[in-house]
Amino acid sequence: MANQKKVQQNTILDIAEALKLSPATISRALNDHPHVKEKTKNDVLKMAAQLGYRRNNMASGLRSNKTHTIGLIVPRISMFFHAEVITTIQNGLQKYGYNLIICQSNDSLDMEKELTEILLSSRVDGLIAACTLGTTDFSHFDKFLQNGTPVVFYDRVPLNEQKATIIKGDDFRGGYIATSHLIETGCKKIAHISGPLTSNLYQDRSAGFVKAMEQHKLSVNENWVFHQELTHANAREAMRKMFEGDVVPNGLFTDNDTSAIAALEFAREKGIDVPGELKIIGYSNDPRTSIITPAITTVEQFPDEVGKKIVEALINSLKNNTNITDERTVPITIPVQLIRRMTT
Amino acid sequence: MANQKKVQQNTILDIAEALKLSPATISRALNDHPHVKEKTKNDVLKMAAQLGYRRNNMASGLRSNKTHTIGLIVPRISMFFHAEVITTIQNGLQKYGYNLIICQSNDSLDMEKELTEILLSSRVDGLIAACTLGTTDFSHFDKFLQNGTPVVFYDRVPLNEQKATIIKGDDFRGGYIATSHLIETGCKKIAHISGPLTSNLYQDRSAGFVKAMEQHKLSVNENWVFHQELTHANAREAMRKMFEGDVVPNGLFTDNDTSAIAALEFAREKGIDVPGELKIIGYSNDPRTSIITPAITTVEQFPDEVGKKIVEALINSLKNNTNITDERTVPITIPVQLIRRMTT
DNA sequence: CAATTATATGAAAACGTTTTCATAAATTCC
DNA sequence: GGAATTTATGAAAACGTTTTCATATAATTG
Repeated sequence: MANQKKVQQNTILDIAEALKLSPATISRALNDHPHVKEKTKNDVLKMAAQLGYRRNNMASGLRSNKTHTIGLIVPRISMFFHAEVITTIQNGLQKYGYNLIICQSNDSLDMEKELTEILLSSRVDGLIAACTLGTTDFSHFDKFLQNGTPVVFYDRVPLNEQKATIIKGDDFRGGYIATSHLIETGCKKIAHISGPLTSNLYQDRSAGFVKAMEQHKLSVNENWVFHQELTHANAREAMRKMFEGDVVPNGLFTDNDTSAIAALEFAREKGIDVPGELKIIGYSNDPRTSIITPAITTVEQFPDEVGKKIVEALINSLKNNTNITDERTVPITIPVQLIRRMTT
Repeated sequence: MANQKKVQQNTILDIAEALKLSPATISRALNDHPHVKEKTKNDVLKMAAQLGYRRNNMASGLRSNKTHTIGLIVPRISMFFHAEVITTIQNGLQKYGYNLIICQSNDSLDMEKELTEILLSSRVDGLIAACTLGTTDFSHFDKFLQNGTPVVFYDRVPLNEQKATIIKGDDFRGGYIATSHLIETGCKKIAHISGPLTSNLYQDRSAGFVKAMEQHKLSVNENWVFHQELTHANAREAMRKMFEGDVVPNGLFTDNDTSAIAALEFAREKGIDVPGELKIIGYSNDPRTSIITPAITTVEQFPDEVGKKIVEALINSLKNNTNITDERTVPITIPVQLIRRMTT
């Protein structure tokens, strides 16, 4: 038979007993309360270490109404951009003593809703969310704001409304500089593989695309504009459609790097010379873009900066409790940058 | 001035009052306790929904000593293998009603130790850990086992000891098949860029390498064996050293894909023909290996399988509480598979 | 129909902290 | 040197559940 004796965790009462003090004093000492003698604090800290005491966060959280935990909802952690952002967020929050519960919506709205419920039950002190592409109604986040829990949206954010903090890349500019770059390198017949217009991301990038085209007096060929889930397969299919026609594009802007890679592979197979016959530019500066041959020109989003801003904004809201105000918050925009490589 | 009125969360008492029932009954109804009338359950559920009730996990956890939360410690979530494993774990655990707190050690032992403290304070119901490369002493995990919290190690695992569940790839076989493959495709002068021998991973892969060499009566050139952190820069440096000599290797086995990519890029720059003059095989089947030209032969570790086994083992331990036994647990080994591409 | 058992509910304690309120001891002030 | 203030501590309530124990009602049994 196994020895099932479980070691009980020591509590504040054990320390109190050992030192002949009251639990109240122990609690204060551990929290560095000013009304505790230095000597007492030292005694308590020493005894706590000796007994291997560790605070029970549940008891503490229940009483003080603070969990020191932040919830994070993200479509998928394996997406390069998100992985980077998360890493920055986590390292940042840790410095302030906050834990992070990372949840993946798998880009499903239902899952996203369920996750808000779970995080609400966990009584997180704050929430960070990059929404699903299909999230147009953001009301499932209202509950957080209603009870004073700060919310920070990033990447895929609510379009107008909301009292939450909004941090986004400069997608309009991203679309604009990408398209302008294609034009400046000589393309006149430009295609755009974009994501669903339900998301602000692709609305903005598309607007940037159109703006650049207009500015250079180029017309947009609607048969060369795609709004679809940005998968490898979808991008291939789009390429197939475009290149079975008589007139084919000589420039392509894709709203993510996976699509750019798929397009490049398609071109390679069909013997279309890149960048000679077709120039390609992607979005996100995924590590794969610099490794593929030819390396793909893309738009850098600075996930690190995004992560830092998120932490900064959140810590601020947590401290000042300034989240709930009547003023509409102005979105914080992170600049983007063109990374020129071999496909343009 | 902002309207600071915060909406209070409704509690079980609010439901009780609304239905003229006792809190005890409400609790039982919500937890689907058998001794509650169907009608009562329905009433309670309906009222709970109407009041927007959500359980306070802290109160619940404090009383019942269950957090429904699992801790996960991982070197870095942005590593492809880990990102995949985590995704599988998270989706798996969610089905059983468990949350996941994901923590990154950044491959720092101190951080890893700190994280165990944090997760201990959070009173997680279970722990999953992929350790740091430098973790040779695993005693900071003892505290979990001592109080009956199941622990599952994967990838980088303790070598002998421990009452925890251990899930690992078949690294010996991985090293063996990779090396054998190089030999079978004609290499006789084979180099090995490996990780620090403090980790079981690289011990095993190295042993597999040596075994294959011995079996084919090939001698290992110690100048071509590296044990170092598996970074891009280190791999380049190793390549430089090897290829400044008169005799150069014609086969290279690297213990991760980043090193294989670095080696391939080095070869490209120096005009070394791959696979003609040098054959390369990596490890992990990182997406980049299939995208680079020539695509790199590598060893698939099936992160999905690993994730599934982890969930399975953990849920089992949680249910049966069979974690603490006197028998030493036998490590669960996940098979590996050679993915042949263009570099061999 | 009384006795037993099953079913459904309530009262109250418990979980381990934090925090309010009260109070004792030490210090400062006039 | 007594009053006022500051400093340090303790008692007890509170946080929102779950769970034990007790009990009332309904169903079943002989």
